[in-house]
Amino acid sequence: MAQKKEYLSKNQKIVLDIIEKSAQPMKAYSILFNVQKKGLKAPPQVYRALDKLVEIGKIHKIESRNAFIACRNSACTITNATAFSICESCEDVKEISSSKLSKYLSNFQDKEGMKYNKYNLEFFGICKKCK
Amino acid sequence: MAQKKEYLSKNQKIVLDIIEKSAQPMKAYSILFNVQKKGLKAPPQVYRALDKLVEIGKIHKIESRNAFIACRNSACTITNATAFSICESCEDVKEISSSKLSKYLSNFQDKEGMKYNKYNLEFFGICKKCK
DNA sequence: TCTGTTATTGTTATATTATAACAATGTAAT
DNA sequence: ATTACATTGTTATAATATAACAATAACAGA
Ligand SMILES: [Zn+2]
Ligand SMILES: [Zn+2]
Ligand SMILES: [Zn+2]
Ligand SMILES: [Zn+2]
Repeated sequence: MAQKKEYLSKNQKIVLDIIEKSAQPMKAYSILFNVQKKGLKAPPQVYRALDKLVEIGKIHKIESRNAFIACRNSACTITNATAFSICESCEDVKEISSSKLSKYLSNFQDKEGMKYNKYNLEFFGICKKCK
Repeated sequence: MAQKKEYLSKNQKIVLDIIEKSAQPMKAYSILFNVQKKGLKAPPQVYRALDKLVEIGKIHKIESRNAFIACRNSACTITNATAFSICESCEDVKEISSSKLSKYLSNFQDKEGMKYNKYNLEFFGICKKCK
């Protein structure tokens, strides 16, 4: 099983730190604005950190929102099986950790019997607060 | 059940036509380049058509690729339950139409019992050709 | 320690994707 | 003809992401 990297570089720590402090997904340029006081001045510094953090599964990209959220799913050791619930009203995003769901999707075969080593699922609805 | 719109505007037809002729997802600016001979000269003309075509379910956006593909799934009457298989080697994309899968996901409830009216699922792997 | 190798960083510029804003025209019901 | 609404054309700009290259740091083996 792939492990999450223990030691992060300076910039990776800075970027991860700000994402972990946010309850909600953060956009790259919002992250950039927030880390400028820490010395990260240009987009590539942020995007490189983001790329690495996604790669090692510390954060995930919410593709439909072009935003990044910290992984808080202990069962999600690497970024190959992700599922999220997204409120279309308040944009609240939560990572879904359902072993039933992940088993179902990891074992899914298409008509030609092809299996997949990776998936990303985004559910949309209206959350309790917004109802 | 929501119906697919029958009559499209001129620009919507032009954009849909080029997407339907492509076996693969097309990017917005590639579409723009291809429809310039038809008189669509600026991004908003393409993006407006794309927005409408997505809304009525004639095409879908592949979020992880920022690209658009024609819907060829007759069971997919509207853009609220989509699943795709994506080859990470050749970027081949196919819409998955599995009633089992769509039933499973449409009925999925999270830990708080919340159900969702919409989902988008992207599977990644290596297709037969690329193996 | 020295040295080669790789990861990381800093920096500038640019590419790619998408929308705002507003005037003009077309379409269809009353 | 008048109204309402959708669509179009157009210019400019916002938002997201990467290329390219020089400099520095981290680290393992000789
Ligand atoms: Zn996770
Ligand atoms: Zn909400
Ligand atoms: Zn479809
Ligand atoms: Zn392939």
